[in-house]
Amino acid sequence: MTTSFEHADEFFSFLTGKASAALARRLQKNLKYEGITITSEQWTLLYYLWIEEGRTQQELACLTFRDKPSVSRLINNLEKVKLVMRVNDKEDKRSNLIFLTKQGRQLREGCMRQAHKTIGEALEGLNYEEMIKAKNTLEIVYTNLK
Amino acid sequence: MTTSFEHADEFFSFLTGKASAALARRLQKNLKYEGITITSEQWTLLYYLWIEEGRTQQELACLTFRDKPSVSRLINNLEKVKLVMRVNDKEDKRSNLIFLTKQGRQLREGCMRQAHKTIGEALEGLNYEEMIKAKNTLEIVYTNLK
DNA sequence: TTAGGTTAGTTGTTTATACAAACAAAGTAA
DNA sequence: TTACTTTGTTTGTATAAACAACTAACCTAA
Repeated sequence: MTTSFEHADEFFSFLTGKASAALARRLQKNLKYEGITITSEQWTLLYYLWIEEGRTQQELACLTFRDKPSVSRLINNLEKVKLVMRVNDKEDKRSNLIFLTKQGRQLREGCMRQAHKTIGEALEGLNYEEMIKAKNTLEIVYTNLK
Repeated sequence: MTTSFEHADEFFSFLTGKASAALARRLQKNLKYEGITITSEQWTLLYYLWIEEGRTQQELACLTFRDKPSVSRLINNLEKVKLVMRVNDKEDKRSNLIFLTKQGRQLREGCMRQAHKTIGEALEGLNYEEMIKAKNTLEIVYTNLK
């Protein structure tokens, strides 16, 4: 179903993305407080590398829901500040495998601490059930649209 | 409370903002389908002008949760394509009052139609109660962080 | 093996964003 | 009136985004 429904107007606030803009800004501010000067976009990419290194740019593009040029340039900037490095794949010379540098790995702990803090600030006053429901709803929205 | 809580990791997906990125991208695509070539950011600003014209840039910055330079440049681009115009306030010469042009007003109907459609696509498979709960949760997040 | 199509990544261009610093107009207090 | 502060907007600079067009490497089928 791609037709409009009756009460859509009530949900226009979804289209403004203010909550997620506020989250990104707060995350960046909290990271800065920790002395970490990366952008929230860089955090998102690093997050997946902290889970597993050696991913291709293509994979990172899928995971972060960005297009390939965006990921390419994010990695340019992350290489510039020596947090990641491209390693050309021996198996498939078209691919770059992205690895964290030592500094990139060391950043993890502080970043995670501030990510926790940011989520805590964002979800204050909500109970666990409400948070889970919101998370599930957003996952459905993402699945519907991706 | 600004300390981290136990299960924060589960909610890191909030920090990636993928749902709202998907919403913005889909909105822009749907607008293009209608023959309207504005960005989703421009839509957000126009939305508040369709509700009421003659707002200051400052007001628009608050409403859209952007900083003042961002709004200034968004309006530059909207002026360039003749959808809005700045009118210097006679009462307070520091302020610009932002008005829609005739073309800007005419765009409303098609934009609203596609906004409805986008919300419908995003919320497919959800019942009304779930949508309302998600909306309320996001409003709380925004209030917590803004 | 070679032509045609696919996949991974980069480059060009335009728009949008934040932060900092500037500027001008208002408001305020001596 | 003059100085100081506040408010509304713009400019400078850097990062990020999407889309389109490009290269290079790989794959496949004749």
